[in-house]
Amino acid sequence: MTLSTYSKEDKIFLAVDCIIFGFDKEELKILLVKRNFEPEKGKWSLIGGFLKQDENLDEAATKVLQHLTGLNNVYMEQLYTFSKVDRDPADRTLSVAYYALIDIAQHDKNTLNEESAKWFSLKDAPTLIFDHKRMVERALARLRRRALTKPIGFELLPEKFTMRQLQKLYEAILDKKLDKRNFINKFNSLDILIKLDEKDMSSSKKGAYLFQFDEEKYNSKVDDGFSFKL
Amino acid sequence: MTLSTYSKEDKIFLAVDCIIFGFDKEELKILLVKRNFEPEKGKWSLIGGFLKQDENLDEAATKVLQHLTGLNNVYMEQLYTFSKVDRDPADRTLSVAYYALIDIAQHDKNTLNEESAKWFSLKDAPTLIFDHKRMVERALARLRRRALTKPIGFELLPEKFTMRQLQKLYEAILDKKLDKRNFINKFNSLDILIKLDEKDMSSSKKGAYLFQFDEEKYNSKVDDGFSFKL
DNA sequence: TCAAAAGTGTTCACCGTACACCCATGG
DNA sequence: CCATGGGTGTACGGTGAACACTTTTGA
Repeated sequence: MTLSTYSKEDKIFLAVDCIIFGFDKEELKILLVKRNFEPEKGKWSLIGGFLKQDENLDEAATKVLQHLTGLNNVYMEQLYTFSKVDRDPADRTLSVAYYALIDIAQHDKNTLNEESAKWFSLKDAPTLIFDHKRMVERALARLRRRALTKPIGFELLPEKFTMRQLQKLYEAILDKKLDKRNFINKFNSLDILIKLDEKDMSSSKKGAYLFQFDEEKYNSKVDDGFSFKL
Repeated sequence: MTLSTYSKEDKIFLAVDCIIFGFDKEELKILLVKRNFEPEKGKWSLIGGFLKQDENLDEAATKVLQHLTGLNNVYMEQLYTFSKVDRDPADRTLSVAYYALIDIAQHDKNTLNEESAKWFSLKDAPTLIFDHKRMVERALARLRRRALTKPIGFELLPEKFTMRQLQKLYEAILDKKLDKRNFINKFNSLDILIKLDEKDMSSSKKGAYLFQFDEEKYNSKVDDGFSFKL
């Protein structure tokens, strides 16, 4: 126990939990693990870890995610800190929730650390431990809002994608049907996509043009006062 | 030291810091205190406190605010958790920032606990300790966003207010001039204000009608799918 | 009578939304 | 040759933004 300026104050356990979103052709999914320690061992849970003295929250969250998925450079954002006194029955623990967006295909390559992890579609996810359900709900709400004002959807797609995939993604995030022409017109007017000469032939006989997010162009437009609005 | 399931994990100090906004006729202000303990004793700071084992964050924040201002039932929202390892030079401490909106006039009545607290306009606030400046910036950004989508502005005004006051408030929050007629038309079309038969005579010879936020009406409209958009 | 703030409508440009048909190709 | 998904443009209504004059009354 350190002798500190604040020595009469309480110290508390701090966990970091990650809501990991992926997109699988039609559906938004989250990655869950079977918890392998007490309490609630064997139940489905978000992945998490404890914060160490010598790391900040972003680092801890990155570590948790890297450990499970093997992925680096993942889009990640702090969400909210959950602090109900009895949220963890084992001991007083606060949890800072983060959400992350990953390309499910990238992850499937690294099946390595998949241990007891599994993708669930949002609709039929199992009951989660503690307050993890509320975390997921909040993450989803944040994702919806962000998706309308920042071009973060691309984080969930492969580098090259068709307009149809992009539309399906937004439909999944916003949980509503969108009009094909309006969607494409809108995105074209934003002028942040590169249309490639390649086609994806996997989903139709005619083939669909592939696109890429033009991050440089986006950034320079932002510098000029542009702001993404879907 | 408790013997716990998590006994090999680290425990950490957790602070709560409050960004308290008020509105004074023309300007947005924040309430700051001269810190009366080390480190950084005598410097200007947000008000804060440490989280106890047996309370959650909302309770801790409410307590901090109640202690300084004597006010209860204040609009308050968790903002973000700051965790840079060396943010507090005295000891490793995370801080969960909250922001609060109060009616400055209400507070001025309770000059009681004003000890070393003082209102500063946002423009000429002094240098703050630690990462408190970043907290204020983030709070302001959040307030701006919220003010456009939730009727929280009223928290900063007396119960009865004139349209002009309301407009000045939004101008202060958004930091831009608004058109008088458009502003009033917009608010009227939302249909959530009660026009009183009273006039405020303090700012003109003609007098200006007073209004009140109709919270019940707002809530029932929300239940019917209405959403506030400025 | 005049200065100072209150109150009040209309017009126009742009954006969001609805909507239907032809194209290319593999089987 | 046909079934399947891909690709494309227009018309309308509604909302946001610009804009100026009259009213009231205390000094």
